[in-house]
Amino acid sequence: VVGIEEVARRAGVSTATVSRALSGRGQVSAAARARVQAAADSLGYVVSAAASSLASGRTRNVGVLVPFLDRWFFGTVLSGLSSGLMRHGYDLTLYAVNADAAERRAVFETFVRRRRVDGVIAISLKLGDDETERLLELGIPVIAVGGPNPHLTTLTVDDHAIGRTAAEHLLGLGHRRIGHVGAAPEYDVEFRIPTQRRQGFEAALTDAGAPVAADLFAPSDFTIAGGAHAAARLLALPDRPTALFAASDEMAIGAILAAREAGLRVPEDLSVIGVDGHELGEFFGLTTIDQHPRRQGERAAAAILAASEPDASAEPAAELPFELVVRATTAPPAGS
Amino acid sequence: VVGIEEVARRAGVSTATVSRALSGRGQVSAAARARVQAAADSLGYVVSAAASSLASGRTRNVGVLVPFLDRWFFGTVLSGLSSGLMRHGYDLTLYAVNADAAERRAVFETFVRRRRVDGVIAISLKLGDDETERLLELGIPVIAVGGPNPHLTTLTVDDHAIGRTAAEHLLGLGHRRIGHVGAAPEYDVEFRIPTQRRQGFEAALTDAGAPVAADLFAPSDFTIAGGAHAAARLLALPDRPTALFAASDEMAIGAILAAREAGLRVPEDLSVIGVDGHELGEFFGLTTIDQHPRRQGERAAAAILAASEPDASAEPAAELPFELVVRATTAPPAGS
DNA sequence: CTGAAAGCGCTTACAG
DNA sequence: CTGAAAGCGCTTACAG
Repeated sequence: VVGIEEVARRAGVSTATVSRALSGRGQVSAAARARVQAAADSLGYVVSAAASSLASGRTRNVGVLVPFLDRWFFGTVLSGLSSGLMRHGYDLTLYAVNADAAERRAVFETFVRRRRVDGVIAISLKLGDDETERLLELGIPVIAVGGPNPHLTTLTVDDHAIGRTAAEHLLGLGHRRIGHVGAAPEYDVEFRIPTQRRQGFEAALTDAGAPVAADLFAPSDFTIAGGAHAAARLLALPDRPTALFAASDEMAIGAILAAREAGLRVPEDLSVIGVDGHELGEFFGLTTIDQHPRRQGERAAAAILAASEPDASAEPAAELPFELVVRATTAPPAGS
Repeated sequence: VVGIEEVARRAGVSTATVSRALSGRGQVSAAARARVQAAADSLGYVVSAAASSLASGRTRNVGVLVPFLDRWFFGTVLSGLSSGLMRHGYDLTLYAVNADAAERRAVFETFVRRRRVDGVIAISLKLGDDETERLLELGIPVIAVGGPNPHLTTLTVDDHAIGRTAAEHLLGLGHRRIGHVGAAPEYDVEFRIPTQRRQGFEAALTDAGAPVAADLFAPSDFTIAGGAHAAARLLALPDRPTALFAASDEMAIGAILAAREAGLRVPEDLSVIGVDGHELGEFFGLTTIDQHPRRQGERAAAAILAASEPDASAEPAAELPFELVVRATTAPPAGS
């Protein structure tokens, strides 16, 4: 492999000048810069990450913590993150923070502390105080995406407003008896997000004088199968709801399938609205609140880069956009 | 942050001994080892990745190349990979190789050449000869998962056998007119996999004297929506097939939905079999050929670690297991 | 089994 | 704008 020495020799300059020319830091004459670039290109020289990091203290790498790798939402955020980082020449080192306590500890006590990264992005993770503390001790920028975290810079959608928007859409269509498929408390460990969506949803119902009954809430995991089971329970109610708000699109799709299974037509007999902007939503004609997950990843990348560069200027806006997308699964209730 | 110097001082040994004790390389007395460990623990010392890499040439990091981050299959392989690597103290640096030619070039010409990783795993990527060459030049182990690659060590299922197994299952039930939802040529850029599945499938049909008609093949992308559209086309045929083999579970699920849409019962009017072992398969009662994607990731992790360690002994078996899982979407055809 | 010291391949004050 | 040289924080022959 070719080193900086060789590039310097070929370009007829010192290694210091090569370093400056290639990194863009410090003054280099246009002529020298051109010769260095040409030499580097022809030799296929790429700066060694380890040597550069050790000497400069910058790694050009960011650590990303995710709770799940096999769910569409996280994969989509991750792909936005990856492309946002790559565009700026940054690498992405991935840490799956799973339920296993020992492995989880290892991530915070060891993996993340190897000084391999210039910044950390935690996606939809509910961090313990000690974990937050470990991250902050790193002395590098830390950004949490999704879910409020009082101790960290946070990039998040207003989940309360999402819940409210969903409720208001259904109320506006004339629905009064509206069920909710949300997270079971056990599944809320990773997020506080579903709880907020539920609260926003219920606040809107209350404001409108619509019922917020315990039996209209069906807890579930965040999968299609879970959503289907939860929805089936609500649809079996003697006085079944005319509309359902699911806290994710996958659960909403499950609800649609459950409705079909129960012989109900969507939206004639049952309206369904979800949250996320899942790619499958279009196929099902699902009305949803799109939170643009890919863009969330891109925004997170931009935010961590801004925080990492010394010339960090504009504090990135902390609020992420969402958008009601009305398709074919919501309509006025049958009687109206 | 605490460095090796401080640990050495506290343990009353040289930094050389600290390094040896912590890394497990070289001889260290039990007593010294214990003192070093205690000192390191109490100080919360973690070896600097950059310094260690630069000095030793080992990074304890592996690079993973994936074509998609937002698809279940890749996310699942990735999670197996992540846990397999983490268990051995390795980091995982992720490179999304997307369709954009310039970005793709950058991955092979720059990102992967920073000497940040000890090995590379390429998942279901159809690599150009030049790309393969770039990877090989790195002088580190490279493993391809999925899809045969004559130039690389490959970990792969026998996709031809998968196609044959699917066909034989349907033939065994008495089906003769069997449709196939597979990859459109355009979508085969990333894989050669679907083509092999199709060939195995067709070979079995031919062996059994069943028809292999061009109009029984519906090309598609690998999504539920795509599978549904492709299946709908086959089901609209005047002489429609009694069974469908989809090259992925997501397409198979799409086919099930399309059948319902067309007023056909599964499996009474149409049998459907997929490939993957997708988590949604259980919900739909889908008969499938499970290729254990999570285990593929774990196997790939084990293989790259084995190849990286100098004491690499057992060459890992190159063939990945698959398994026919019969559930409720396949049955004998109506007439039989 | 242990330590002193060279060296890994860069970056960056410092002096010019 | 440029170069000589120190230094980043480890690891590993080498000598004992």
